[in-house]
Amino acid sequence: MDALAAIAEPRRREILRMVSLAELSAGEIARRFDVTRPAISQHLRVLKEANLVSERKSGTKRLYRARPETIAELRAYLEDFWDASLRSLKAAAEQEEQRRSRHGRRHESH
Amino acid sequence: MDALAAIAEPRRREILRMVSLAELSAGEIARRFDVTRPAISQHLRVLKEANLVSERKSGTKRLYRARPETIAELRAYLEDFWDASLRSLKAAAEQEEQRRSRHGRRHESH
DNA sequence: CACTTACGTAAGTCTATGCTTACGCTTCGT
DNA sequence: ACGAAGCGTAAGCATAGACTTACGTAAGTG
Repeated sequence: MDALAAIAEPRRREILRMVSLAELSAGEIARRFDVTRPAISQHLRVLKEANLVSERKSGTKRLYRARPETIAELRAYLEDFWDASLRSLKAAAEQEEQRRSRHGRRHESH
Repeated sequence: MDALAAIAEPRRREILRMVSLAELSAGEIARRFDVTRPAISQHLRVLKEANLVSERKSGTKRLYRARPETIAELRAYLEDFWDASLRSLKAAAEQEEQRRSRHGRRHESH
């Protein structure tokens, strides 16, 4: 999941939030940060390559918008990840609980 | 969310999966990868600092296990993120749809 | 008390990355 | 046709980060 790495960057998460609320140009986004416009352009490229945003040309501007499909995909991927992890942990905990109570053994003697 | 950056690393995601299934030592984990043990130790430190795994000493070994609480927190944080993004996108799309149909305007003329 | 096992950590290397400045390309207004 | 507006990209820089090898340390084993 390349989109995960893209979103791990705090600035890019913020940008993704912004282009979820409204279609924005690179300049408009850059004005809301204290970094230069090229830096934002590069973040937008990363997001675009991860298919997290789409680009639309309108005159001299380029408008960006979040892509719900990819966001939903990433969400589903992580949902599976959490599910598997938490389910495994729960199962392991229950097994140990059973093993401890089955024979009245003092736990943790190495 | 520091845990997000920790999980963005594929190898660390894999490690987290492993210590969800069972409590493992650093050496046991390292044997399942083709990287050296110190590399795994360093990954484990990152995961530990993000509170994603807990450490328990047992003899000369140190056993690692995933921490469900932090996993659940990260999951909730991202769930909010997805929700907010997707809700915003849906609302924006509906508004545009309405604006387009209200007056029979040809769309996209700049 | 050696010796082995199982580690973490320090130091160095190489690559990735987030940023800046400089530049070039479209597109619009006049 | 010309200048300005709005961008993306290239090049360079500094920092972070994923490795490696080398070393030091704590806990069992004879």
